[in-house]
Amino acid sequence: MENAEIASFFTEIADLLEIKGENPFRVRSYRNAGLVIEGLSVSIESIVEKDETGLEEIPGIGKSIHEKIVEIIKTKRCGLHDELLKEMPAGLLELLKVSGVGPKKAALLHEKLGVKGVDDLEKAAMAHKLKGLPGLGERSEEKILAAIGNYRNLKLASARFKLSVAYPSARKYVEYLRELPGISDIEVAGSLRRWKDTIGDADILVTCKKGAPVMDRFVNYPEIKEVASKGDTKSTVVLKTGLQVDLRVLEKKSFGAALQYFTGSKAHNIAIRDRARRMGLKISEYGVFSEKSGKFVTGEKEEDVYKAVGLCWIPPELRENRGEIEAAEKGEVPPLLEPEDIKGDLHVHTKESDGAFSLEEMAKAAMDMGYEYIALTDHSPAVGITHGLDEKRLKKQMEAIEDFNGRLKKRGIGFRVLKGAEVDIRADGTLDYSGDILKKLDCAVGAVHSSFNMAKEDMTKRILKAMATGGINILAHPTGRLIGAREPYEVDMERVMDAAKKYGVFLELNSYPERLDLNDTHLRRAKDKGILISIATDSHSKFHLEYIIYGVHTARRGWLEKKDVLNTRGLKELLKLLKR
DNA sequence: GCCGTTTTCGGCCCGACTGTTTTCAGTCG
Repeated sequence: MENAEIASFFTEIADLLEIKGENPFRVRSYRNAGLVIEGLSVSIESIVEKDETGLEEIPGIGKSIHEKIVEIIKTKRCGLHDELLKEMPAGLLELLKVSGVGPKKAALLHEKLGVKGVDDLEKAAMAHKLKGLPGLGERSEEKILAAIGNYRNLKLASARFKLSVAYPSARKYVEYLRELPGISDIEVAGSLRRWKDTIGDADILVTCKKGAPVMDRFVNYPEIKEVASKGDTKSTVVLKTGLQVDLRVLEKKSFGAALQYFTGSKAHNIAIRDRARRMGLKISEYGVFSEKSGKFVTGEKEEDVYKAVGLCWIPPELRENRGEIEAAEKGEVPPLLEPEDIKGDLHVHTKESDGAFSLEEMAKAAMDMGYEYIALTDHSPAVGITHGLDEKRLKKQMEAIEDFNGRLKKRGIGFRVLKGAEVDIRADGTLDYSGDILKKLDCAVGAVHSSFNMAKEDMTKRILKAMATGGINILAHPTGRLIGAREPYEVDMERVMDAAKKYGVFLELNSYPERLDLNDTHLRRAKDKGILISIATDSHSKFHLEYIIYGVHTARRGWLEKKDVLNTRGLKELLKLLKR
């Protein structure tokens, strides 16, 4: 059972207990357990199999949640979860996703009006049954109806935004705001600054002498669909794309504290504030304060905030409360991979298969990126829709590459195009090219493109078999997920990683924003196992080479350093590593 | 329910905005 699945039991228990009006701290324990489990780089199931007492070493998991984890893995159910659902309808959980409806209102609506879900709520609001209930009036009915509309739209659009949508969108907003005179600092915070693979909303922070003109400009941005709230220091809008954007206006002396706070994650902040409290300090978005005297200690720079609680600065990508605080305490935050460490791209397509540009055009674009090499990895024939190359056409492409490299050499250019292919891993685990031709390639990338719905054991065997042939250097997009469109296929990633190690196959971090595959927790696991990662773009256009930035930051989320990445190597060392 | 540089009991992160209030609860991040 996947960690995410186990985690969702606890998140739902937290929601249900909250609706029930239980002790908020008990609620928090369950919610926190959900967060912790979801963020773990090791499979919870594998811990339980090995030695379940290992669970109690995970912070936030005590005796009671330990027992429930074991129960969930063994029985696929949880007694407490079942009992709570007997007391109230499951639709109330969905109600909480409607903006403006929290646990208290959900309970009230259920108790007074018998509301069992979002559809019921919509009917009740349209029939004006809400006004008259304590704390609810006419405005509330309008707001709730609007929120239900937004909720349904977002559900259709799969709720969270891809990095590649939110990132440019936020950058554009920042540029628009920056045009206003008087703005000194402006930064994007939140999950965007942490480079999460999906983004819930965007947070922008500014320092400015006068807040009012910034807020006015903010709510008059042409791309806005709706202004959700507007205050002196905080406003929220929803863009036409559905992306919610928050703006905070701050004093200079608070900027670092606010940046720290609004960057999150929530779990990281709770841990940091808890630490501060134990040291007699209080941290808010306005600064670090002495708990006793209430006196301002520091807050202008983010570094100062961390320093005040005895920590070195922590890169945003690590702030998930997955051990980064302990590392910072010991001064052992790893020197993370930097964009300029990348020396080349080992997975790109040309128009020979389903790309848009030629060998020359892709090579030129890679040189412009400052790379030393690029591997052309067009599809093999099995992926019919992509116009995959048969062995004859592949040989022809190899000759063209050699010819191109020869011309570069004559001109004294050190750049090199590698002969590669993205060879399909068939359903039976065999490869879509013969061993003979694979041997002649500099870089063979293996990938699954069909029969995604195999049973976990079969899929695992399929991939292990492909790796064992010795025909491939790199396993591309190892889980096959398409963010918001397709779930990862079922595969035992522990065994895939162990096999990668055994057969000397590298794993890919596919930087295509819809993929980001492997993800952050898998990457960290691979690093722990000593497997080198190839960060590649899977470019189908020369413009896609820029997507490497998403891969680099995802790698940083997985704690990867320069030494953990295959394509930080220079050409000579790379070729040695690619020998099969 | 979890946890321990004040603690095995008694705490648990903190503040803005909204709509309904006539001083605040609920929601959100």
